[in-house]
Amino acid sequence: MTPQTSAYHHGDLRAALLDEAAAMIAEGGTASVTMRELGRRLGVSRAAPYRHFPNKTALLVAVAAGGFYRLKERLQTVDAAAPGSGVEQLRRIGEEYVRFAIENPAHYRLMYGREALARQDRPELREAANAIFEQLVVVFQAHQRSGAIKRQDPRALAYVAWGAVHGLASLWIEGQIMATDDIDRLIQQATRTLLDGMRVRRRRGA
Amino acid sequence: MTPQTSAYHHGDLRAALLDEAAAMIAEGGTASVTMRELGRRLGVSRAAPYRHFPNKTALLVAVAAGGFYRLKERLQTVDAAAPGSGVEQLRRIGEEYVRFAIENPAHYRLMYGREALARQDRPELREAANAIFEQLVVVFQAHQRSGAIKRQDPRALAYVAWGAVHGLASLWIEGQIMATDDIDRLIQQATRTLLDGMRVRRRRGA
DNA sequence: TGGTGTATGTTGACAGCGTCAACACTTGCC
DNA sequence: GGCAAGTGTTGACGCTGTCAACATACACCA
Repeated sequence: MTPQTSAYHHGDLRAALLDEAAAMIAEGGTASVTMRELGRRLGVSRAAPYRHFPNKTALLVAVAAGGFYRLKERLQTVDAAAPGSGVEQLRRIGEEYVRFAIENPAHYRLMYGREALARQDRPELREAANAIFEQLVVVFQAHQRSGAIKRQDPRALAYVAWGAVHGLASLWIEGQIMATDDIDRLIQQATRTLLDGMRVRRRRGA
Repeated sequence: MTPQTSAYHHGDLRAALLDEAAAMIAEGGTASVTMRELGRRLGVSRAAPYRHFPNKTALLVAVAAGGFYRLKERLQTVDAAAPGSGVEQLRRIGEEYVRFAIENPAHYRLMYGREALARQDRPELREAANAIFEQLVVVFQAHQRSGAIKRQDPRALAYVAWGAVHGLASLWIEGQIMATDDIDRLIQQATRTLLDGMRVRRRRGA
């Protein structure tokens, strides 16, 4: 349980692998992660990681899952820290989402890029992402009840919102958004436009 | 010039490589593309492709660029085929965009996934994507002049719109959108919501 | 027509990779 | 004290991208 260090046994290699892999991803992208290099960096042999993960893909999936966990935590914090602020809460959630992606570009790419994950369907990742989505659905439902958001299928609304922030984050990460050094303004505009399209319109003067 | 087939010379290996690579990507994802397998399939040696592309990344970049070219053509067709139809034109462009992505998931992933492209900045791809974006900006400007779309920075509007369709397409491609068998409806809802948020509101009764 | 330079294709070789099997050490437990 | 399970090591295999050296065919010019 408690990590101990002997010449032979590492102590807590599993956790060290996840940490080091995440660091390598941040430094040089997912493609730079190598089982052998991981071993080198942690002072173990090239096959040692295989005692903790059946293969490289499983390790990367675990790293990606950790990213979803952190993202979910951040969004929950925003969610909780905005009591009764109306639809502004939705905007803040969207902005925090994009901010996470921009701060951890390579990690975010790994989380959603199934290609890097050997192109197989990874149910655990789909689940992790879906948990965040379901959270969003709940928020939308609340604002529908309060009458601020249109009474369309809340899941559809949540997909549209998710898609918008995910898309903006992806474009930014891939270096596709230029001529706008102020990404924050763009994010704000996106969330504002979306909410405008989802908000219940009141008659003028009503 | 004209492709001829001898035992030794292939005739038009460069084009054949691009075609075959695209086919392999569609079949088994970008990760399944291998210089050696390309050679095998085309009946040439493993090093033959290197006479036409300096390395694997260059080949994949060329394939991705082809994707951008096809996408641009499709969007231009929609653009031209909707004379004076107002903002509906914008919706149709967005829907066509997502449709392209869904029809060519692996290709679309390659186009935007810089990770598969050895994580370097590929100016030609950024340019190809940007050309599509600029086209979109022009359309937005036109609808701003006609008074249908809010007079905000048209580039910002275009980024928001692009992000939304790109995000929805990505989520769908990565298998993240469930419980909505009818993707077409979702696309429609997304474009409608966006346009609602960007449209100039007229006073009731005015 | 013949000859030659260049474009194109081939084979051999190398290092790096993921992974497995066989073996070694160490720890925890009866 | 002994033994099983957990963890780490080394050797080996086939796969990959890529390069150098060599071979062939084509295009063009004298």
